[in-house]
Amino acid sequence: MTRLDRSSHSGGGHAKGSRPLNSLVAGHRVAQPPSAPGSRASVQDIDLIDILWRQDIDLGAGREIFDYSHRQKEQDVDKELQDGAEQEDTWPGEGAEALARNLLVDGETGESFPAQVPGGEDQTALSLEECLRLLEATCPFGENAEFPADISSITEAVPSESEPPGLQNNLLSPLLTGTESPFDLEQQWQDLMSIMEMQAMEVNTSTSEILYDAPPGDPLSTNYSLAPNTPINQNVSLHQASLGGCSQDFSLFSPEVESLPVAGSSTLLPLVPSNSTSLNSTFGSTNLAGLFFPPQLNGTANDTAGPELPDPLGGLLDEAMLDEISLMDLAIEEGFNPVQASQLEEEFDSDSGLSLDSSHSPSSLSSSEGSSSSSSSSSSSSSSSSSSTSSSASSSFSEEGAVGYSSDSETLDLEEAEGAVGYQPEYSKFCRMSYQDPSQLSCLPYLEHVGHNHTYNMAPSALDSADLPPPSTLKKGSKEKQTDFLDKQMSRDEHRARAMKIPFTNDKIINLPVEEFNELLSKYQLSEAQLSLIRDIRRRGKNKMAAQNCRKRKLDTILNLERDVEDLQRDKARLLREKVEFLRSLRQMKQKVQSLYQEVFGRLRDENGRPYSPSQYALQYAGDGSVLLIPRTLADQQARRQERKPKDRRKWSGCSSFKAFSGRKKIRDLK
DNA sequence: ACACTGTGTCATACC
DNA sequence: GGGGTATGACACAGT
Repeated sequence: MTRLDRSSHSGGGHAKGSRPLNSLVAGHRVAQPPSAPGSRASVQDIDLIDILWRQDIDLGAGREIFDYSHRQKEQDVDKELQDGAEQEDTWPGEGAEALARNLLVDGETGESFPAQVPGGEDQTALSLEECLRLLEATCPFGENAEFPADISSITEAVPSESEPPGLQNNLLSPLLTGTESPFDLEQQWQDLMSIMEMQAMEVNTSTSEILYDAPPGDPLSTNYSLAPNTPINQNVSLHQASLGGCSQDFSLFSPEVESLPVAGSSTLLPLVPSNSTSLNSTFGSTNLAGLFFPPQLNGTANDTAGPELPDPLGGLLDEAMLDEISLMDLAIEEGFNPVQASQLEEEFDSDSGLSLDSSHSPSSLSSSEGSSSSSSSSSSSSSSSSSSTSSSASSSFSEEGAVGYSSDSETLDLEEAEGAVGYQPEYSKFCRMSYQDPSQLSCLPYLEHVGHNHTYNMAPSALDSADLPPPSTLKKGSKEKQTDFLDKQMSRDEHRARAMKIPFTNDKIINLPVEEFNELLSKYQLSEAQLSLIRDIRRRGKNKMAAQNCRKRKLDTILNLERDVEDLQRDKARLLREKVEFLRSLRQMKQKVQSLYQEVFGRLRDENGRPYSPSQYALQYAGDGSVLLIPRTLADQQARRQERKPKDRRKWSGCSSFKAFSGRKKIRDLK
């Protein structure tokens, strides 16, 4: 395990076999016998494994002839000394590193979606429920309704300028209860309106129809389908109400109401039958105000128009949901309608810049990966700029042998003499492209003894004759093979060091502190060439470790970024789910309001006890809690004016000083 | 044959 | 200024 321990501190980049092979290629020395004296019990096993692994190693031309063209001096030395290379070499293995990354390329749609999750819908819905309840208690509304002297009216009539006023639709005015603060309800309505407006601005009608009209069980589609010829006074169904264009028409508190020229009573209650067909068409095509218009009130309503009307709520749900919902997330995590999910998925397949496959794959985000990368990312990244090797070692990758030889080197002197080879082709296979936790590595028993040794290991000085097994104990052939393998595994610097008869190991050269290193140098009579080589070995060795650490940091950063992407995707999916819920609540609320409107309107009777024509009258919600019955023409005018100033709604929404609007009838006794 | 990946190395900047 | 570290770039070997 010592080897493994050391591997945890030495360069982790040796999981792959290329480097050992490089060393093999570079080296021309005779390898050390596998079991040198003093070596640990595992050494022989290691060597045997390595030998087996190297059976098919290509022993091509050395690469140093290319790499060191600029270092003529060293080349000369190499050439000079390689021929007379000694056979005693050891390769203290560097630590094995189990680093591989399993890049999680998670798909992330780049599309942006409007954050239109309204916050007050629940409250609004509740208020409306209560409103409905109260309204039921107050109905029917008698004839001879009075006009309030002070009215904060909310006109929802939808202007359809190309059509006769009488054919235009009315908006339902939410009804206030006297027990409830009108202002609160106004605010709720404003919230609702703002939501609808935002949605309407983005609405793609066709899209909305596709999404929400299609499902037969969809409350929207069903609830808005018209039940023709429904008696007015009977239980009102909300069929065929349309919310299309609600952003424009669904204005409840029209400031213009106050300023509207008050028509005479004649304009208020013209009980002129209207063309139901026109009404329906207008209502369906143009009116948001038509949202709450009860077509049933018109006995001649064209039932064919109903199903074709755009879903008034579709605009609230279509693009926002379609564009932004992570369909698979919804389907998987929330039991989202698979049909919808599949439909939506088609739309979003193309905009994914990243693949989500790996992110959802259990294997892609292994526990080791997640744990190591997550815990280490901050430390490694934060300390990367200023940290030394030790700081890097403290990072998550220290477990993976990311950080050099460092402290262990001195305790591993014996290892260096082992001549153990660290090439781990199998390990490399296992760990390639995935961060392998050291614990996982330990699960491979045979790998415990396989350390990495590619470069800066044993120096000739460590290759005492005592370290070598008695020649007699080894067959000549096997010995040659082993030594040959081991020799070829030596790094170029090791070969050079041995050729130059450097009296200490490369490991010491590289890892000793400066003071000790200088002291070590002072102990020996070294030539300039030797000193130069030693310093180059030290420089390269340190840089090698630095490169390994640098690469590990890079991987760590990538993993962290990937994890961040996943987190953001989860957040996005969650927000979208919440949005869907909000929209669902909004839809329910609208249905309630529509029902409320129809019920109220349907119970209204004129002086003769006849119901009012929805084509001629509309209900209007006053700020003081009263509900007004106003001529549709007036409502249309208000709607038109409002349409011109859609942005002023909020300003006047709080205005309640509508007084003496003669064009209205106040629905009395609403409370 | 080619692309990709891992690794070592060098050059350079920075501390 | 020397030593060490970090990192981009390059070359090479292996897959």
